[in-house]
Amino acid sequence: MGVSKQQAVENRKTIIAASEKLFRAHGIDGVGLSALMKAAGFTQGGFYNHFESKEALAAEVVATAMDKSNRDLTEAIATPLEPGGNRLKRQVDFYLSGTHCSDIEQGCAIAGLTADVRRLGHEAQSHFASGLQTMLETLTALVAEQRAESGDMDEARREAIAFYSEMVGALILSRAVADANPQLGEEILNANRQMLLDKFALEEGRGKR
Amino acid sequence: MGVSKQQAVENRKTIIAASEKLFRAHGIDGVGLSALMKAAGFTQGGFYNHFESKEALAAEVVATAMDKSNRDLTEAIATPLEPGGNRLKRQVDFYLSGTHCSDIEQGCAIAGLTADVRRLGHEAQSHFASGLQTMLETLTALVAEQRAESGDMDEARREAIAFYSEMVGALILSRAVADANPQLGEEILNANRQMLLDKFALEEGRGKR
DNA sequence: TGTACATCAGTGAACGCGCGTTCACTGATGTAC
DNA sequence: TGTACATCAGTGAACGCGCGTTCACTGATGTAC
Repeated sequence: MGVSKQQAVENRKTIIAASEKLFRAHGIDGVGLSALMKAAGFTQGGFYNHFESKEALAAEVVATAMDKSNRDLTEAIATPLEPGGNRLKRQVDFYLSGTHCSDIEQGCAIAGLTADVRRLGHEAQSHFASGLQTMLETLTALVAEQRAESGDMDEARREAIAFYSEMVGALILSRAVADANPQLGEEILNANRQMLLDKFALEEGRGKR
Repeated sequence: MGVSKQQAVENRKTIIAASEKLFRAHGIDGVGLSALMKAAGFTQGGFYNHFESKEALAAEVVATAMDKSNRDLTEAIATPLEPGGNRLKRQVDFYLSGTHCSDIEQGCAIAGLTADVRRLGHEAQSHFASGLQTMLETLTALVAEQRAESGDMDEARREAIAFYSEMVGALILSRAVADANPQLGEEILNANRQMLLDKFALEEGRGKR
């Protein structure tokens, strides 16, 4: 006790980071403040020095997670391609990988939080919505780059929305089924991967059609 | 008190039906037994005459909801088309409608429950997985019918999986954003609808491409 | 068919428990002079 | 620069509350004879 202002700001970030993982794994109703604070390395009582309520924390967690997701995507896009590579393909391969599917705590914040966001307060919902907008804008640019020949941006945006919806749906369905029927879980990832790569004319080595 | 066996079976169904609606709307952790029983028209204490635990109820709710979803789909497919209609288009138009999006309590059980299923017990997960399998089989047949010329069933299944993933993802994203940014919510539904109809060569009146 | 008894769905109160939140207290950090 | 005091992040115990679950009780239904 007795902690510098700088340290307090750090601690606050630690609480948010720990909460994000636990919220994703167990849902927001599925984990109590005492567990959140303990995971961050503190005792329960200190919570209200940092946040007004659990709901306020949830809103901040959503905001932080969306920002990070968007930063990660931008960074991934900026990372140089290996020879013969393609940014869109790289993104699909990552997103629909078994690794990403099983790593709920770390992976895509949007897929990890979407279903819960509906039940959160207005602030959390609005952070989510604007984070999703940003993500769709980035993806629209990526799709437009791929579809270089036809310069229709409205069409690129529609394609980006469909692209992202499919990936999120695939990830969520695959995760829902991963324990009870892992084979089906993998099939969902693979089928979507192949369909998306086909759609954007990014044949896999053993591709078809 | 004092109730015929037949009536007891009815009452049990009533509890399951009421629970499904509340679970979808508020999540399974978001609603207590007292609220569930009250919604079904009973008092809290009677719960354990019908179910071993809340988790057991959840498993039954999932099973019932999946069965109903599958019956609804089969029935929808069997319903005669209006002249010039198309089964796949009719399904897309329904699934990605604003009505379906806002009606979480009644609409597609899979989209309404997927995210929560991950956190339920093994029994619920396995009911979900086998329900999803059935749905994918039905959809595969529907896609194969549409793709009459090319008889590749593996490809039809992959298309069905991608088709369904996209619809579920679109619905979930749209719902997550519906309150904070209704315009974005509608855009997500519309973009996916148009992309799917294009993909299956089911031009809308004002279609493009 | 009528009577006596067992069953068991439903009631409503109670259980311990963990939840979100509040509080009095501590003591290093930060500030005023 | 040194001293006196205010601040406030962190502690740990406590609060009321609603949760999932248990229980004793009721009385119409169902069964045995």
